[in-house]
Amino acid sequence: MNFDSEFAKSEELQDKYSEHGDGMDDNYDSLYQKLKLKRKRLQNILEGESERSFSTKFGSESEYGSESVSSEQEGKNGESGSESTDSGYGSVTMASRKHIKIQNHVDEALSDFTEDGTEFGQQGQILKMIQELERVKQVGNKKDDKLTQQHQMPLGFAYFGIPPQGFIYPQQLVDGGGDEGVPGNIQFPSQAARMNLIPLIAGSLPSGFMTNSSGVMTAMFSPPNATTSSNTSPQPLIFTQVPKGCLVPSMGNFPMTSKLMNPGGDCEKSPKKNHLMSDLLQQSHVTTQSYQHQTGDSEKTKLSSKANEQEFITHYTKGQFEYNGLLPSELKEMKESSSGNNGPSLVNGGPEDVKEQMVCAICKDRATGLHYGIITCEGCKGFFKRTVQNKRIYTCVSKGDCEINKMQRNRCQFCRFKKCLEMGMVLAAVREDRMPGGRNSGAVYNLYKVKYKKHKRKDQSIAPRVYKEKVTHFQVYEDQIKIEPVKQKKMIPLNLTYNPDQSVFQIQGQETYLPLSWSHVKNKMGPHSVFPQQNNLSHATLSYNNYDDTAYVRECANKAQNIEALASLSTQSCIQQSTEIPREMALTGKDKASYYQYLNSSSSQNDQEYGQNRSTSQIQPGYKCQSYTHTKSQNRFAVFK
Amino acid sequence: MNFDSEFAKSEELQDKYSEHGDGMDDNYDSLYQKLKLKRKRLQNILEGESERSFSTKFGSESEYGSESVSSEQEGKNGESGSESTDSGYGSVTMASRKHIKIQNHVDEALSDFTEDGTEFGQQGQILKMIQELERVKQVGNKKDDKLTQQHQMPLGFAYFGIPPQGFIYPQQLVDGGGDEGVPGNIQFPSQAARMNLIPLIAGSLPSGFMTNSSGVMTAMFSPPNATTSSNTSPQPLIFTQVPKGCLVPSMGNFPMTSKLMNPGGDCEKSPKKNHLMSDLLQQSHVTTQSYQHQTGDSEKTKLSSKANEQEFITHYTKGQFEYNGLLPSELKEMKESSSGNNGPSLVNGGPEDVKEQMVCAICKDRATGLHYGIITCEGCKGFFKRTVQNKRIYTCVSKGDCEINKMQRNRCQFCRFKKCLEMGMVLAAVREDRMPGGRNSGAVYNLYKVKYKKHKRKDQSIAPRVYKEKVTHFQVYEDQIKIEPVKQKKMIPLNLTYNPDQSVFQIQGQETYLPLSWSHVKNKMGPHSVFPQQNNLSHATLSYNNYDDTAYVRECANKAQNIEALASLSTQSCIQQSTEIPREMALTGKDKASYYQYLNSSSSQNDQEYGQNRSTSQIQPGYKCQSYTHTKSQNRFAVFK
DNA sequence: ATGGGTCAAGGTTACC
DNA sequence: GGTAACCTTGACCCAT
Ligand SMILES: [Zn+2]
Ligand SMILES: [Zn+2]
Ligand SMILES: [Zn+2]
Ligand SMILES: [Zn+2]
Repeated sequence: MNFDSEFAKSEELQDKYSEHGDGMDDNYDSLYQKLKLKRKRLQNILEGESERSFSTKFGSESEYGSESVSSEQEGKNGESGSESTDSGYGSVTMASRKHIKIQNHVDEALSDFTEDGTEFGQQGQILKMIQELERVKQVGNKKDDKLTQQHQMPLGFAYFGIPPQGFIYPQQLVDGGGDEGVPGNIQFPSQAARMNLIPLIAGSLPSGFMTNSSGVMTAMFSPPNATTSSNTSPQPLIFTQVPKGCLVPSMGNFPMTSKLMNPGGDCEKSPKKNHLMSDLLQQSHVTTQSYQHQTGDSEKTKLSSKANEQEFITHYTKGQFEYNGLLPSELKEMKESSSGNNGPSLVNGGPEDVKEQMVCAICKDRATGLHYGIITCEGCKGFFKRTVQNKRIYTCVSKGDCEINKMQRNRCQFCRFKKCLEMGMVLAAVREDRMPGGRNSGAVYNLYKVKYKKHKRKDQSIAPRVYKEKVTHFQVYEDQIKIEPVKQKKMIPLNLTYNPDQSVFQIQGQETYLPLSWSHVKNKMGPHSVFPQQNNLSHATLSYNNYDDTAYVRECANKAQNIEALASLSTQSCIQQSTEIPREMALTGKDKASYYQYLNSSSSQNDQEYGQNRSTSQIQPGYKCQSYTHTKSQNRFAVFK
Repeated sequence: MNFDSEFAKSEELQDKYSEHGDGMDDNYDSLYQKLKLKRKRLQNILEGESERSFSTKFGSESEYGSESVSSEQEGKNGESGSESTDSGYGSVTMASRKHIKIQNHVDEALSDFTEDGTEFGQQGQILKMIQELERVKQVGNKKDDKLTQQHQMPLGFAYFGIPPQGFIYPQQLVDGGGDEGVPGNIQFPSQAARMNLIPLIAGSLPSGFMTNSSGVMTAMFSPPNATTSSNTSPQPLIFTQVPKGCLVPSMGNFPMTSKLMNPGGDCEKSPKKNHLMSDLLQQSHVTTQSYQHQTGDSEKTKLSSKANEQEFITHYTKGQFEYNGLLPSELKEMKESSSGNNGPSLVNGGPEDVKEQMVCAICKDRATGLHYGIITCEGCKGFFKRTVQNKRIYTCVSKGDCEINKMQRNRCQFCRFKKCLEMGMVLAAVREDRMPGGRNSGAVYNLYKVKYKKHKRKDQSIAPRVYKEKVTHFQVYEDQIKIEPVKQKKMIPLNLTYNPDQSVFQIQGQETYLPLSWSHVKNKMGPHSVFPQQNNLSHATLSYNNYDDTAYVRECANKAQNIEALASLSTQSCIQQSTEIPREMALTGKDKASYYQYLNSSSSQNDQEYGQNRSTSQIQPGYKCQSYTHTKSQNRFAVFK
């Protein structure tokens, strides 16, 4: 069905203006028409067409790369004139932004049009200047006005293959450049940058990245069957040739129309709508104002002391991470301030419905539960799902720090998704097979900040509130003995902080240390992890997000799971007895066998990966070794201080 | 996104309209807009609106009937033009089907618009025509084009109150019609059909059934507080007025769009996807092909002779029913063909894990055990539970024979549930009291096809393959002595064919007949049973689906279960000894007591229901009577030829 | 061992 | 075409 429109557009391409056009004359209208056509074509290329054909191909499972690659799909770039957009950028409305973008396209098209350097009238001069400017950029003197440009450049990010938990900023990509000569604004990262920053699936190394005038950064890939022998310059094959793992840019709708109204859903509750509108008017002119709001006083000064709310929080957080959302009482205050009595209130007195309220960690809307790792609303849940499912790419027209709340969440997809990841939403939780229902795998579930726990907690004083302050949690799987079949896996949560004084990792609140080096842990952290520099902090907060690294997790569990703090944290602890083993110990029986097995497996399996930690198997001076009952037939060891 | 194409198609309206164009003239745009609005409204009525509003009410448990019934929610129907869709229905793609559907809607709108030629402004004309058409439909003329409609109409079924094990096809409902004039495709069953085919709970007789143009069949009920005195014509109260005892239509998610494509993002397991995709392409043009597949050669030709697999099957089937699921070897073949090596396979070789594999009898997913009578996966278990618990109604947009496998099981709820019932899931196993626990009541457990039995079976040659070929099975349950609590019940499968020469039912392959009349058996068959006409066949194949008629089942068991063929069919036959009893026999001991007890119970319980068979208790001439050990303390008798 | 319950995955679709 | 409110689904849990 969509092919119709596509074919209709292709007819416009037919009468595309001939570049050798001799009779290009003073006919102004035809020039205008052709410019329009060209702009439309560019827009199609940049935004719409490719994804459509891509999805079509994917559905019918034709292999990509065999089709004819239209050679006209080259990357284009604008961002030439900077003064017009620089002033008062923070307060422009969406409508004017759209205008700007279109203007960019027009400029771009104009530059294309005059590429061969013929002049005709004033317009030709302007165009020629633009052309010259671009040529200068291509040759590569990067002293222009980098500063302002860096100010203006929208951010973009991409991931490929197995998605990392993080972003790649254009700066990162540009910084590494240089080893591959790329003209102008087709920005190549260095090989090292590519390998480090972007986890790539095998065989799909991008040949380059491109940022168009809208700030949409896309990756270019050579077709799989391309020999790459004839042309040394990489064939920029955008979108229509993008392999499966790549992101797809957003098509339409953003940020074209400024939608102040919340779309979607069916809201029958008119008073709620009123509330939204009033809220909207407060924050109408966006960005800088909201930034100020962000840096203001914390809104948790009146953290309620009700046991009710504490229970509400610990129900989801279990005291293992910091919950930034609104508290029920705060939400109630907001509601009371907005609208008093509303519609059909059939509720029979509600003091207990307060504890049912949750707020989204992203936008502070009413949350509906735990989604992809954190407590979010339906909107942010769906947004995250669509983004990952469709491998969408977003850009921010501002500085990448737009405030995300309920009213503004639809203004910047980039910042919304950024906040999603920053707050801890797990990409791997979006299933690739789209099978509904059920539960995610343990590897994914292990990444969740919040876990649903049945209401059966004996109230144990876990992790006093102090520990919540700055420590994100670190989830560890219990090691699992190969006894077939494995009936059940247990999980042990583990809070870690880095102690810079002793350069070891410390179980929070314990005197026990994990003998892991900083660099080791840092290497094992997912790219999304907030991993500060080693020397300029007192306590590092770690979050482990690389879901696929089960070996490392297992190793950590081996080292840490006999610590008593963990025993109190796990519901069904596997620790049944522990025996302190002196450093010059005499192992006997199964302890000895297990010890050697442990050393053996540690060296054989993890050597190349965790080679630098191999020394930990040797029980460093100052550390103690303890054995504990792992299964009926095997003991395990842990090293601590 | 589909609305776009629909709106694009609305341009066809302009062309069509111009054909009729009498005086409807130059004001083209407003007319066009009105047509669009009307089409949209019709679509809302037909598909979405009523369901959604109903669901809200149902969820909040407001009493029905008191609300205002919006008078516009009348049944609509398209399906006027039959030629375009009739040819090659089995091979049209979904896309074209959708086109057909849309075309129907368009035609509908057009026909509404142009049916009467009066002129008084376009809008007034449209509205008046709608009113008129609805009035006509209510009054009732039913002569349209029934035949083609029957071809196109999707199937639907409904049950009410205590659900039967069977389906009601629209044909059955239409065939019996006549006593109530119903216009168009608002199909009323006859009173007889309703009473015979549909077990209804008291006080909730539906006033009729309605099928809209999408093939969604719904039941109409009068409100409980309606006196039915004023209007003799039934008040069609659709959905929003359906009492609780009725089935509830599927709300949302199904089956508006036919999803032929596997809606999958990208799978890492490309070979598996390949398999699925090829599988999909095979069955892409669904219905008739899959039906062919069903009736084609059995896929058990390579029934492995390994004792392993035989053991696997008999472990659950105990030879008492035919297991249609995949065999372990077949499953392994599928797996091998799909994906060889994936991720961290820590498994130490598994020849013994084969016996742990079970496949769902419904969708061939990995089964988790015995659920509601058969071996199913968790999904089918939950689906069945939800369906019965919520009394859901489903419809099939195809012909009611959609293939159900793991990837396609969520495409057609109707066919999934149909397969659930056909494979033998027991509705009554879903408890009304919602009491969890593994053991159902004896009456329910008695219906199970499979029972879990500890691993002690002697290997016995069961069920010669001949019997499986063309005879659908007829499940008969052993009579059950009232000893509390009932620990275990045995089942005896019974293959029956009707012998028209002698007008009796015959045990397949035996000379033994059951002295049951055709009409009697037919009356006792579930409405889904394929019950051919008495006179035009040589051998009828019967399937018994009306689970609630335990009395009849018990009687049949009494009559048939000592027959040797049955003894060979059942693995744990209840027949341990049999003694031929002459017609003028002298009963002694417990035989005598049991005989009288049998006669007594037979006359007292079943007289009014099975009066015509009471004579069988008297041992007709030409038949023999045999006693057999039923329990330790009771014998039973059976009559055969 | 097999019921029922849970709740985060999924999809659908009116609305903008 | 994106959004989000609403619904279905199913892996995992508990209960009996
Ligand atoms: Zn949110
Ligand atoms: Zn932003
Ligand atoms: Zn299944
Ligand atoms: Zn179907």
